Amino acid sequence: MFFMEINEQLEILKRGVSDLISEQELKDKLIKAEKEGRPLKVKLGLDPTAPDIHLGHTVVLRKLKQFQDLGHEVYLVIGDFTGMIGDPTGKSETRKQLTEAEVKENARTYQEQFSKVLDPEKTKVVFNGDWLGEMNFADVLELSAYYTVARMLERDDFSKRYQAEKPIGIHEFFYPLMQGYDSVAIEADVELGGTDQRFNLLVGRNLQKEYGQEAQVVVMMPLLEGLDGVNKMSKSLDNYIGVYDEPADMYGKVMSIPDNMILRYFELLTDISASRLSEIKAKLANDDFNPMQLKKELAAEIVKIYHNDDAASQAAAEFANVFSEGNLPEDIPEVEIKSTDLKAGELWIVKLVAATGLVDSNSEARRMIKQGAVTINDQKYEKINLDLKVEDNMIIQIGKRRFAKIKLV
RNA sequence: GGAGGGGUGCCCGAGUGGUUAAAGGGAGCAGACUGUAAAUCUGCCGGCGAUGCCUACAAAGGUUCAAAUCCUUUCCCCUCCA
Repeated sequence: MFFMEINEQLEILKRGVSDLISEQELKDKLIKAEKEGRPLKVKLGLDPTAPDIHLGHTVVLRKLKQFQDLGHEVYLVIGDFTGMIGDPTGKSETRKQLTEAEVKENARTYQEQFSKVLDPEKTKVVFNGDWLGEMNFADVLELSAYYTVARMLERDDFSKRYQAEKPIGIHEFFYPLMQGYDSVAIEADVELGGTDQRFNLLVGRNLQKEYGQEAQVVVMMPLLEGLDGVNKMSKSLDNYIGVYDEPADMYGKVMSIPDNMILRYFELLTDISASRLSEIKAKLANDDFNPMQLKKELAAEIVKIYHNDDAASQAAAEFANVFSEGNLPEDIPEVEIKSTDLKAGELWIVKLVAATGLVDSNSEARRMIKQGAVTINDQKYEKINLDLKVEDNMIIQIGKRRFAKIKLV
């Protein structure tokens, strides 16, 4: 079942990892697994609040894939039950609770999406409502008695909120306990998570010991910064690359990351070899080298993973065409304008720009025009006192990357 | 249950009767420079065919010529006491 040397496995599994608790324990477990011919149970808890996975999530998923490729058993624990509380991790305030229907729907899309990275055939998906929902009050009391308020407050975000006089719901204390109990329920050997999950992951270790099990090994992956290069990638900050993003979009987004993120993205998001990685590192350290080259390579690599080779080269060509040469993109979204809205075939320029939906309001359209951001059919307009003859296939561009094509109906 | 403090625009945060669509910062957007990078400079940053009008400072009422600012009630948060 296992073809690789323990040390080789360990090397692979350690790559890109931010924290491993502990390496020795992982090694012991790998040895034991081999001896007993039993794969390790590797757990990842998923909070079904974000229905769209992005590259930030794939950092952990890819690590899971490595375990999977080495023959171990991956368990995705969908937090349908915990989702009704919402993980308070990193939040400065209480999250809204999701309804059961929302949680189920989100969980379903999750399963669909993780198969972009994991092998769905080899992945076990379980719902923590299956065991958490069965617990009675006495069980809950037993569970909660293993922890103290003081230990809960050790957690960074809880103590910050406490000090900042922000509310902490009692039920939020249960989140780490529940996630930890998930490890007890499935008898996890290893749990993966982002570094922000440290507390929750360690609770799992403690609880397993309390319930008479061997403590799980904890593997923490770094949190990937988003397109701004500063904040972690997230949908709410709109600094993410979604696994379902169109090739051109995906490529473009990668090109917009700050240079100092290039190496990190290569390391955490692609399969390139360790030797190529050190070459890249060397090039980036050289001041005379233009990092844009590497960024293009990175962008193409990523598009290849989530689409294919053709899509990657097309996206590269499109990018060069639009941004390096300033031409119009191949596909410009069409916007319908009713001819009945026109006066003598004309429309006030502000309304025309607003009608594209590329801006939120007439006022914003007005601002954009005044700021010289608006180009219509290759001509720049900066005055708002103007009615324009509206024609089919008119091209309206706002800024560098917003385009619309008019379709008269 | 009692006493006190607090809720301002996407976020942080000033403002305690008029000159406030609300200082300052951050984020964001646009322009210049570029490599859709960084840094920097400039402008914008509630809505409306717009030198004005409307909506906004937790919610609803009220006082006033005039309220984010004063009063009442409600909701929410925090602290201390029980």
